Amino acid sequence: MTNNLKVERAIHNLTQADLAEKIGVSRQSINAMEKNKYVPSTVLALKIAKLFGKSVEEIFFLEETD
Amino acid sequence: MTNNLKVERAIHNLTQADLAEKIGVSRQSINAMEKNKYVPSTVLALKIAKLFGKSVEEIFFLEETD
DNA sequence: TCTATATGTAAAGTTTTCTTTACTTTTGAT
DNA sequence: ATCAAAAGTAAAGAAAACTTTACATATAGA
Repeated sequence: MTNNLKVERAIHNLTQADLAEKIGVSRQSINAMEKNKYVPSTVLALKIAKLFGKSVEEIFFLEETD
Repeated sequence: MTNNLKVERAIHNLTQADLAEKIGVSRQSINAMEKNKYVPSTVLALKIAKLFGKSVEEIFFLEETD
């Protein structure tokens, strides 16, 4: 799975720390998500999508390997 | 978080075992998801939404406590 | 009623998510 | 060039996801 987090953060002018605080995770978790180090939970995906005013599918993308 | 899985399965006439097989998890995982025993990963949510032809938001719902 | 299929649940174990702390590197403004 | 903020990364540990096995219950049809 990949994602658009970096772009969405840029659009909304948020740092990793800002986003982390808004959705209630650590900054390192956001960094790891952006770097595709791990797959976030559906609760996090829903929170992020809601914050950015988009659907989960517009931010997180399945890959062949998933 | 809650979800619509049971309804969507009914619409598509799938057993828990069927759904489990289609998205590549154990039947018990599907059962636990339906019973809100745990929060699935975003990959699973995307796969389930795709299978049912709906968005993640139409199947999984944030709650106050999330 | 008997039987098969579907669902619920539990316990133990593995894997992955996510946190905390802490340090390094990059980037941008002055 | 310097300084501060932002991003990258790593390691150890806690918490949660997910598996396997196994058994109990429910449901529906023959």
